[in-house]
Amino acid sequence: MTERTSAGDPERTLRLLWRDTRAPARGPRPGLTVDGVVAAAIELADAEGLAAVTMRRLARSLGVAPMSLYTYVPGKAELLDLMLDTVYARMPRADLTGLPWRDRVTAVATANRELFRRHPWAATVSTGRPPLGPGQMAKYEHELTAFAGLGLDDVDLDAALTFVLGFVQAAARAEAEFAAAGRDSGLTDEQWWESAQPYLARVFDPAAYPTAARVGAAAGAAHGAAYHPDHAYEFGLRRVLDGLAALVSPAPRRVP
Amino acid sequence: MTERTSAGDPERTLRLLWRDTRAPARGPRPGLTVDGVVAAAIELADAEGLAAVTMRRLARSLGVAPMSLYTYVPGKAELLDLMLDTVYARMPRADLTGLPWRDRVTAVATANRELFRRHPWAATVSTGRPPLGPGQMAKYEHELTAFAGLGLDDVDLDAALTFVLGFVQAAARAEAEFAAAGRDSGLTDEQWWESAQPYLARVFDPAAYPTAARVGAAAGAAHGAAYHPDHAYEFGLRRVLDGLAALVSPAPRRVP
DNA sequence: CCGTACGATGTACAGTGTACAACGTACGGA
DNA sequence: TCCGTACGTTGTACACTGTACATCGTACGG
Repeated sequence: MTERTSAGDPERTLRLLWRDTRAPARGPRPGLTVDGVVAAAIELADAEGLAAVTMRRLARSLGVAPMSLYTYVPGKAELLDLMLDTVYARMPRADLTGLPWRDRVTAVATANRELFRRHPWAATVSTGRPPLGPGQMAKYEHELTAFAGLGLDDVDLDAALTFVLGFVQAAARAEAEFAAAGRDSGLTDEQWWESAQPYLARVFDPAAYPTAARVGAAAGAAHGAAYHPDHAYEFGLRRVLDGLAALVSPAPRRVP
Repeated sequence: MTERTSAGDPERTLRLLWRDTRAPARGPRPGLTVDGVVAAAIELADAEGLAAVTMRRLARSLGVAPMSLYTYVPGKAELLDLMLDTVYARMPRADLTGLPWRDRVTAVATANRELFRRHPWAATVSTGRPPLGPGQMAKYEHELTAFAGLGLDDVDLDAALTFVLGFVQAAARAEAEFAAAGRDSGLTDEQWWESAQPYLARVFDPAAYPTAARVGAAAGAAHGAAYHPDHAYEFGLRRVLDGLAALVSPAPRRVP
């Protein structure tokens, strides 16, 4: 199943996200709650990855039959929306006022990076249409303050935030995929590389790709691996901040 | 199934990528070729998305039984590697020598953007471990030349390219997910928004999220949609180039 | 005290990747 | 020339997914 938010009926999903649900008047007492189901799903995803969150598995962890979940959640698509909006809502939002803008933007990036470290699956969910819940709204409201007072118009303000968040998510996705590749293949990066190396040495002609051979070897040696998530993130964040700096102070030289 | 490259046996996958396969001495003539299978899979993915590439569907499009595919390809994981390395190999690689570095980097970004426009599925494949085939190698070798002569050491050179490619892939992913959300839900972005709007107006309090309400409205009005892929790409690419500029010329003010 | 709203669940279905065994073909060696 | 065998092809089967549907039992409103 494709993991994507906002794939269900829009109004029904919104009602759930904003917890606009009234208790039933008649009939047996519900044995679970929406929050309980969502919390269990998040725990399961944190521990074993989003692929482990199947309706059967989740039901088992809650001690009910699989179909019981459909009493609380219309389907898996809506469950994903709820999971994502919930972890958004839980993010700490430290006050950013008074800090220089680079520190403010760095704080936003760091908070998102930590979100994705705690919940790697969150980086891999497709948010072509974001879950319009209270968590998402609070997150957006807070993160916009990092770009306040820089002279950006509202359109650029939104674009700048999208740019920063896109970078952090891409870095987190790369890291999550890198880690998942190791987990699922049962081979560490080293083992994988070692089992590919002998054959690659036979078919790969360094003379045909001289720069690739040199740079690839240097990067691999520097990081002890083909890919180093922390280095990619820190290098990238510096570039992102420098790139925004040109937007923030667009006229460095003025005729006096 | 999780879509990920390099999920199969490393040596066997490499042998396939480098087409190190000898024709069988005895037995019936093969009715298909590896290249034919891969080309059909790419066509199918281009036309109907990666989700449409199932072994049964692909076999049907080739006029064979599903299990016949396993004669040519060890499994779906290896098929994905082959698909990706093949579209990499097909990318045009215009000579970049003589251009200013911003134009060179822009050309690399544009070439990747066009790859992802032609093959949107390629942006969504997880490349935690890249397919180490001839296409990938040629691509890497060529793209590194965009950063040559800028005074970067090899480690920064690799990091800079990774940064640019990461940005383009993230933008393409966002665009592909955005488009897929529209396709699969059967609702255009406008229809989705309109069906969410009435309810959202009831629960969303603009006074509680004043900046979000203002900026969101401005961005939505400017683009005629909640998300505008082209704008995000062009805005982002400018920031990426400016961010690299600080790395390329690190000492703008020198004591004379 | 009963009708009914509603939670819980067992079964079933269409779909996935692919393991396995059976079958048929066409060539190398005798 | 002819057979053994390497190898392409395929039908069946299995474990797994999300979830539609019908059924059953519960507990409250009138």
